[in-house]
Amino acid sequence: MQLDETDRSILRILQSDARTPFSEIAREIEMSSATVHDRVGRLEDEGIIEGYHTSVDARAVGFGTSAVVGLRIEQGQEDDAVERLREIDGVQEIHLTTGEWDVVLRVYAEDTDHLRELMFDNIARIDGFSRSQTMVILGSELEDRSLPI
Amino acid sequence: MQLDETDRSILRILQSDARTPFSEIAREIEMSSATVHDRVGRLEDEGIIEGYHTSVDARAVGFGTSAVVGLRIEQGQEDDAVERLREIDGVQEIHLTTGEWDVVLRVYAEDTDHLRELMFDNIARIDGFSRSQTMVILGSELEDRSLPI
DNA sequence: AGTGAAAGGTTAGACCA
DNA sequence: TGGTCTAACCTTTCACT
Repeated sequence: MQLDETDRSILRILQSDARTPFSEIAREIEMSSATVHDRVGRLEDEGIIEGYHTSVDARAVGFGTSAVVGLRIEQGQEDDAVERLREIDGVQEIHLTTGEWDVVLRVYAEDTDHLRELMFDNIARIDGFSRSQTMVILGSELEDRSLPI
Repeated sequence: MQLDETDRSILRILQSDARTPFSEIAREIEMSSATVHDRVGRLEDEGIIEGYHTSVDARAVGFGTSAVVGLRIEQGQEDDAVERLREIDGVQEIHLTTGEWDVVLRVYAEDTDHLRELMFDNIARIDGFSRSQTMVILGSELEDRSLPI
């Protein structure tokens, strides 16, 4: 599906603030709010808008530790391994990649003890697992996530 | 600051749908919408709510390629390097890490050509850069980002 | 595909327990 | 803190273009 400049403007605004009222978007892009309403509905229906999320300070809710984890999985066992990984609380992203690792995860843990538990008791025990590398995040300089639409 | 169960419930609901009307949150947690309004305002003021974002299908807006990039930066040059990285369009996350890499990036590009350009013309030319590894994301099995509050 | 208008719902702010 | 009230504002639908 082809996006026009109006769709892109709406996406740009919603990306930076998902709670922007349609009436305000309408003002900014100089269209009626009924139009904005229709377009947003269409973008949702077509799956171009995947969802509206609130980013919460991980530390404030008890997740002070985060890591990027690279995993090697034996050939043919990737699908099963991904299923196991999905079930682990704290595993927030699972990416299948080329290069040194087959799977790259983003993991949130309460503290380093909890992270160790996740790694040794949950992740390292997965069938097909052969080796891993944990890169503890000391700080995030950018965690923007908005696309340059 | 200490979060009580009401705050956590509000965060849980907003995390899964940032556009949920306060009146509906109020119904779900059995409080008045004025209370929800006050609490959300406080959570925003205290920085516990960091923002409301819309996730947009990257492919639909022309970013079909994504990668995780590990970088080695010579000691003492990390801060300058991070500043340069920030300025690069397509670099969506910058994490300082322990382990094999000093910096881990999440990068979005239009296609593999664009990714190569980002890597060779932008990232590899940064002062202090010593080596990198690019893990192209073939698919994301989970890209949840919501915390188990 | 876009609009204006109107009904109904939501929010912000002042004030009370 | 939490609640009530209210005016201003926002969303949604629909007939019309």
